Amino acid sequence: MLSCRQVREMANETLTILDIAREAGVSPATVSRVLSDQPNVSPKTYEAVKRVIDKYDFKPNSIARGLLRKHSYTMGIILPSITHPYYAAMFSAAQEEAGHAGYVVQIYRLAYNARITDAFVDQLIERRLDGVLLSGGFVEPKDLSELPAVLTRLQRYMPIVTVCPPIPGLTCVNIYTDLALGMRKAVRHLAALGHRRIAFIGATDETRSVGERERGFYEEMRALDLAALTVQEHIHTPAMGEMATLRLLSGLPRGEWPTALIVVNDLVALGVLKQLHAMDLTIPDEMAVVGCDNQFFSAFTTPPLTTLEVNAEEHGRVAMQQLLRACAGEVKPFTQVREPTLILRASCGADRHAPR
Amino acid sequence: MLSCRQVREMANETLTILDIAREAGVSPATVSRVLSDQPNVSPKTYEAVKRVIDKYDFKPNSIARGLLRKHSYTMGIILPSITHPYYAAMFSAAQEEAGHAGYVVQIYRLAYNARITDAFVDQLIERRLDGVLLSGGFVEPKDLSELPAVLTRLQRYMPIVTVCPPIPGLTCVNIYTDLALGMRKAVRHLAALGHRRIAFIGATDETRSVGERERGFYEEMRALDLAALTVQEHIHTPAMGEMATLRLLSGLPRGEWPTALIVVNDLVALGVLKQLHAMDLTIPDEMAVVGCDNQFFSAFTTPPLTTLEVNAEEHGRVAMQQLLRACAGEVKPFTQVREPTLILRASCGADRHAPR
DNA sequence: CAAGGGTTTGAAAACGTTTTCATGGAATTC
DNA sequence: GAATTCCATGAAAACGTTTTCAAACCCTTG
Repeated sequence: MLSCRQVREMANETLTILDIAREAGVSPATVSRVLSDQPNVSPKTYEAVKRVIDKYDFKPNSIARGLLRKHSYTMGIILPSITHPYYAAMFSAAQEEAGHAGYVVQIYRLAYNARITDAFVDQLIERRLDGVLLSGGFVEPKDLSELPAVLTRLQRYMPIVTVCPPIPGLTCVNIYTDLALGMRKAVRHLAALGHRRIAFIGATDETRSVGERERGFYEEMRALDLAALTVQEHIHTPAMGEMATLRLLSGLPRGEWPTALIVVNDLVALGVLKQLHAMDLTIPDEMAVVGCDNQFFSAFTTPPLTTLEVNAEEHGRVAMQQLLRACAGEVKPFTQVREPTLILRASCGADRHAPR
Repeated sequence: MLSCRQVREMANETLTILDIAREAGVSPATVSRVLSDQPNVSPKTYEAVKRVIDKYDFKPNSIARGLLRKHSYTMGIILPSITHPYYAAMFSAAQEEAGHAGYVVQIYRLAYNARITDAFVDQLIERRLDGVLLSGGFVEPKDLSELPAVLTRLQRYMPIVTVCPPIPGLTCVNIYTDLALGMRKAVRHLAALGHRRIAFIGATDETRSVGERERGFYEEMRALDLAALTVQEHIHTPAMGEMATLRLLSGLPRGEWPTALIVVNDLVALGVLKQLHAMDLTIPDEMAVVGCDNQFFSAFTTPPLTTLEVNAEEHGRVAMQQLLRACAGEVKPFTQVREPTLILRASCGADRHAPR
């Protein structure tokens, strides 16, 4: 008996279903049936074929299979950065969900300031993906109008599920968390704690998901007749948060300082906290801080960060479930809005109560 | 929204190279040549074919192409968790590098406590990946002996590049950072600052990369004749770091406390810092802390964390370069060891000097 | 024993490309 | 003007599966 290795080296070319068929004394069709566990193959034949398959450790070529079945068993996901903990968490859950159904997920990275071009979706089309998840929160509003055309073209080839608010002009499944509502909750909480001057640290109108947050912030501030402050910058890293905080505070006389900061996301809040420490401000007494996203590190900052739970894993999982169903043709377009919850921690006084 | 199936039915049949050929009045061979920009096609014909391709927005099916060319233009990467910032950074760089060469990278997730089984590598083989990156630091030593057999089988189908120390019995390209050396540097630095009692917070003999760190720690502690302490637990989350720190310190009379903690990685260090704050210890005066990995958040902890730079991006990029070359058949097995550098920040007194 | 039903099986045609090989024509050389 | 080379093109054979269709077989039943 030869070892697998010797067998293969002797063969000197890849083993195919034909080789197995010949050795087992059956037709390739029968081997195919055995490989995909189809019915209508007699136990005796099954055994014989199985034995040969095992002997050579034969694995069918899924590329050839895909060509015929018209499925690549591959999903795509479009996101700006896998090193961002939010997207990493979402992707991870989506991938796990897809894995159960025998699919793999490929990441198609689109830089924060890049547009979804025809050339970009061409990649997905050429790879003949079965479906695509679009985590489109990072799209810039100015690029929004050109999106429907590009994505409708993509949709001719594969179903799309977005993990962001609906894109006007594109009908598909949308799963997202209402961050404007989240921001309103944050404002209400701070107001209930007695804060009257609150600043929003995060770029203005930069990306859709940031725009949402900002809109919610202003709406609630206006509704409660509070004094809203903000910094008009492009902010999406801890270092930028550090600088923005410095700029905001040093630009105002101490008497006009806000007493609370709402930060666009927890990543940026890292830098904000650092700057506040550097300025020797006690948190939350001299300055309360609320973040957004509830990252893995948010419970471990000093002090622990009050933040909005957006449940990235849940997003990824649910969205992938819908995408899988869409690939099976069992889904009508719909939009699911999820509600973020405020996680109370010490950075704005965890012991006090949240507003109803 | 339409399912894959419905889309196809609408189109009534997918456009193929034959349709293009017919309309352009040439043979499929010529269309193929135009599509892959091969020489030997006259400008006139090229133009005519190109026009038809653009008219229908035709994209060749890369699955069919892959079948013939025997390349999937897909790499795999085996890692335990993409939400871990180290792996996310490594993957991201690897993917970018692969993208330049027209490859995509698929993540194959292997849980921390799982073994690389035959069934696991079967996935990679069936998908006919072109190559695989194994970030094998998370392998448990007790599973090390069974690895060569499984991976050698995999190697019959595709080249492997590891991003961990060589696996005994497996010859391939290995790229890794000498973390034992890094730990020795950390110990030397602390010793130079006057510390005599130092604890290592991280599991004992849990995974290979942790084992490496621990080994370096003990070696240098012994060499300098210092008092080494440790906790014997499975530690790989911030919350575990928090508990371990509490257990370590509350188990000792104050006079026997270490004056410095070396933590297995920055993620765990988050929890350690939190616990030290909770116990009202000033850092670094009452307790110095050194982490490992230099994550994006490490400069933003309170105080900023002294840590070892292991350059995950660099790892990912270089390893992928090697893998690409291996796929082109231009590589001999070799091992590249990289040296980590100590990043000095306030958590152990950034203003003081590192030992040479 | 013939008819009828069900189950197994194999031949052959896909799937959508790429690539090899041969051919005819144009361009170059002597 | 003939001989030679080179280039552009198409026919056809791959690539490794799955799937359809029909034939063959084995049991029942009348």
